[in-house]
Amino acid sequence: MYKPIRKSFFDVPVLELAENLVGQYIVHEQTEGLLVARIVETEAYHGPEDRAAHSFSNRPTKRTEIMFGAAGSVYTYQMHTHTLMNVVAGPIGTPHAVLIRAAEPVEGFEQMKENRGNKLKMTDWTNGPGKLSKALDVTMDYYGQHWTDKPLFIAEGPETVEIMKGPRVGIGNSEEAVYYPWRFFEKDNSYVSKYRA
DNA sequence: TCGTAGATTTTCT
DNA sequence: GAAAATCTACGAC
Repeated sequence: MYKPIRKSFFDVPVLELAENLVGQYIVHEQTEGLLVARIVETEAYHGPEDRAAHSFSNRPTKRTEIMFGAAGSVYTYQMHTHTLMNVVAGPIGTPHAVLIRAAEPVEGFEQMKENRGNKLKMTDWTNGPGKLSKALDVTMDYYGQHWTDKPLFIAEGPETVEIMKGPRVGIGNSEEAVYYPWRFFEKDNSYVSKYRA
């Protein structure tokens, strides 16, 4: 059985949290059954010092205000037609967050397959931020909830994994920030999104 | 298999 | 009106 992780798990610097999140489980309880995926890829967003973050040199807005909230809050964000999942980090008032980029399906295969479409390869279900939230059926409804609250929570994974790090992906013209090695992913896992530096 | 362009919606200027 | 922490289709090799 899956249990929400201890709250103090989120009470660390954002870079540390991003690294610690790799290997943990995302659990989504639904009436149809359990959806579980193991996180294999994350990216840290370092608020005011990070040109790529939504919160860079901006006051809180409707979109980003939850980033200034308590560590462990759920920050969902819509990009084009897709939803992205984030974990808020840092104490209240510091806009840090970790983007969950990819995960490996653990339970609820039938449900995920249905959410993503029957014809796709299994590795295409969750190997990207937008795909992942669609496979797990995560929507803006969870904006502002906490990652230890059901039905959507993070559970501690049983295994320790080998973690690699590298430059982030998909942030375009953010000048020097593009090269910060703030992306963490599990070594040799085929569910890590295919983009490489 | 790889690279490029278009999609489509919310938020901000 | 423009841009965005992306995905998918489609044409070239």
